[in-house]
Amino acid sequence: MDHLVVSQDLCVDSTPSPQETPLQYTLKRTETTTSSPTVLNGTPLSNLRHHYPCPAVEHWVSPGPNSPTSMMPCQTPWVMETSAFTLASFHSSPLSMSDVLPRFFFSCDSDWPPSSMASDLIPGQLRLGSSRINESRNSSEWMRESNKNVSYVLKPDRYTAASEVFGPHQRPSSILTTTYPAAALTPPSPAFSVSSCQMSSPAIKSELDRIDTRATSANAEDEPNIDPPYSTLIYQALRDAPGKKLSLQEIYGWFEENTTKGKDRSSKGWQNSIRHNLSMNAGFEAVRVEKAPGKKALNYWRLTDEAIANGIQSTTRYRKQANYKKTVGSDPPAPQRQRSGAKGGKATKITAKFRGLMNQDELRKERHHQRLVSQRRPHKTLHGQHYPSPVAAAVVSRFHASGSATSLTRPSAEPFDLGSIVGNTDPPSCTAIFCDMAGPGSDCLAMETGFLGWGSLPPFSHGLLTGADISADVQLAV
DNA sequence: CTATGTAAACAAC
DNA sequence: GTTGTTTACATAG
Repeated sequence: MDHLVVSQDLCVDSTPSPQETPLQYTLKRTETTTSSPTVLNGTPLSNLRHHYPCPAVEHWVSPGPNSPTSMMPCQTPWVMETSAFTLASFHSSPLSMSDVLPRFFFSCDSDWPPSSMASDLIPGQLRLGSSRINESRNSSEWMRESNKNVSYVLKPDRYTAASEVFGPHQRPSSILTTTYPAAALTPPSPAFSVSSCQMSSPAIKSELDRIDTRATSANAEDEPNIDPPYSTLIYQALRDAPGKKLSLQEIYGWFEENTTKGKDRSSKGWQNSIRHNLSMNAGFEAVRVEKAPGKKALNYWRLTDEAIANGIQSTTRYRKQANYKKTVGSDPPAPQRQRSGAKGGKATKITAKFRGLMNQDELRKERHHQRLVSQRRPHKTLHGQHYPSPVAAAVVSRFHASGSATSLTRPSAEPFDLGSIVGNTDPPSCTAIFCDMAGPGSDCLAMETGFLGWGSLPPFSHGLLTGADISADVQLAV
């Protein structure tokens, strides 16, 4: 089984306590896919109840702390429920949520909770819902639940490995950049911490209030310019697109419909920016779909496997680096366009510098000189290889390795090493509901309790269960 | 310094 | 005119 489809529920329920300690927690996970009875470390899961620190949770993770591939395989259906466990007083205890709760990591939801959040307890209910792909257009949402004193629904988007987390109108400015504290790299601990959870309760409240306000009331009319970055928006558009691919025009359309940028009819600058981001961000790749002979080929844009697995990275990360995009093959137009871009860039500079100071002849001469210079530069793109023929769809973005004919065989190491390309040396600390799909009976959902390091990760396409695949609702009720 | 947005040149289509 | 690529520059934090 390559794909884990589960309908599951993971939650930590709180039960008001009459005593000083107001909160009790129940860790409960249910899974309803069909399978044979499951035994976890000799314990029938269907009957599992335990106290926190909950050994069962710990057993979910790999016995060896360094490899998700050795995650405890488990099958379904099963229900796992902790008995209530109690925290010290919310008001008096220095304990934070990260001190007392099991630690859940969600692949690709790596910035949840946002790094700016601290982990103090908050009264009420905090629910984390890992949104299903396509579930909603705006799948990153903080929502205050009604009828509860303080309650929030957190529906983090799954599209970030680094810093770009929030969908349109929901990205709080204070959590634009994610940092990954060293603590998140520590071995399994009983800490809940979605590792970067660092917001004190007042901070949580105010932040959530703020986000909540934005999430619910923000629109193009009253809150302009709150869109996430282009790269994030494009990511979201592609991710949510049927077939996971869109033509440029369709991307434009998506922006017009879903972003404030796209609602600016007076300028085409945003379209330029979209094209710029598509070209410059290694998370996007163009796929040429050949039509009938003589008919114009259609180009689509899609997410790379890495982007699907890890989320989109900053476009900036790529564009200042040589070889930020690589490919083993390319359709003919690309090299010329690369050169033209280079020329354009140079010409842009010159034009800007001398605009008004140079006549057209001089400008032409200067551009010619720059053209020669740029053409003397060795091309970084590999052109020697080409796709097997016939190719119905090929990646035409010069920097990308895969087309439909090759995407399944893209080597993980080369030529597309996203980590090295983007300098992603600070992996997301919130990892992972890992799934070991390596063998029979391995329909496993494992709760990781610590970041294991990229080096230990199996190839994403094989062993890392992405947020989309997980398709899970994870609820944390505190 | 980094991230982001934008303008622009340019060639191919 | 559109698309894709590239460079450059401005701005915010």
